[in-house]
Amino acid sequence: MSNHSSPERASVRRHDEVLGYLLKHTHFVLEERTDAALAPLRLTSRDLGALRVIAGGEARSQQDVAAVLGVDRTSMVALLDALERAGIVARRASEQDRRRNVVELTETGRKVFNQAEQTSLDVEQNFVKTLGTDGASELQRALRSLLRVTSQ
Amino acid sequence: MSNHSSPERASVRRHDEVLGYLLKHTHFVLEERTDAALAPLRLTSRDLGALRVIAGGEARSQQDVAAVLGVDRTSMVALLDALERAGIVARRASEQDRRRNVVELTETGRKVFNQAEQTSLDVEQNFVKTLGTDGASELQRALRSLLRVTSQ
DNA sequence: ATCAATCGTCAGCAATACTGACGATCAGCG
DNA sequence: CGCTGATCGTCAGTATTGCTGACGATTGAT
Repeated sequence: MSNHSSPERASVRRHDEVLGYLLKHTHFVLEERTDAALAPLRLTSRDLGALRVIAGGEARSQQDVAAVLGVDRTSMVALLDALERAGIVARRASEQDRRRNVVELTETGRKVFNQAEQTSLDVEQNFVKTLGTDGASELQRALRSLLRVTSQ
Repeated sequence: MSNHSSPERASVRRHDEVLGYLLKHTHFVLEERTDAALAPLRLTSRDLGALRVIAGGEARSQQDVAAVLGVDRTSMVALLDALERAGIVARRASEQDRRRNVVELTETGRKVFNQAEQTSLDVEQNFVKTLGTDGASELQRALRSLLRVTSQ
């Protein structure tokens, strides 16, 4: 009995057995800690994410940055406004395509970014230290693998 | 040279080497898929999260449910309003403490929940299938471990 | 009996995603 | 060269959600 249709297959999962719950709350705790550590620099983890992409080498348009981070391009405007006001990034029109803004770190921005990135790295390493070095890189490998499969 | 202070220790991480990025985007993709699969039932993954806690056995107050999910108690009001309007949950005043609402699944709600939970489980298992059974449970184990440490 | 605390609710505010528009610019095509 | 459609950054408007602060009802401790 009790195998007449799919609903009966499901057992009741505790909320901490659900991958979505685990991902969301783990991210939440890590972001909370990162934001706290970044507060003295007047940056959020959201800001740092943008700076990381901008610092990543080749010149990026606003839309590139937004797309990588999964932020809407209309939200990116205000985010960059604040960073520009703080003297951390600069916009200039692309020479290849003058519709685009190329976003770059200023000299000050580079320094702030280096500090922020080191802070973020410290928080992250402290966060995962109970997993051991192997466990931590194993976790990263697994997550990267999931993202790669889903976006190919 | 270049070891005069901490900023220089940081190397530039690609965004997909940052744990916060990986957690956030992995969660995002999984939630997107779950919401899509749940749409025919007129439920979101947010709703299902609440139902999971409510279905989890002992009678729960609204605040209990909200706290477990990390949802604000003021947002839980509207969430439960919708589920109650749909005939999926019922509120009744607790007999031990009449300030509290005990939230329970209705008979209909139990059926909808079973279907939704099975759907969610299917989506999740499909999502992690590239990791293999070991990899998937290893991932869950690691995330649970991080959450346990941070909340003890 | 009184008083502080808790619960569910509501109103108001801030942050963010999303839509749809706009001007400027580009690429493709004749 | 001049059109036409698409793209980029921007802005206005709307919806969702978290947070604060309040409130009435209720509880528990004194």
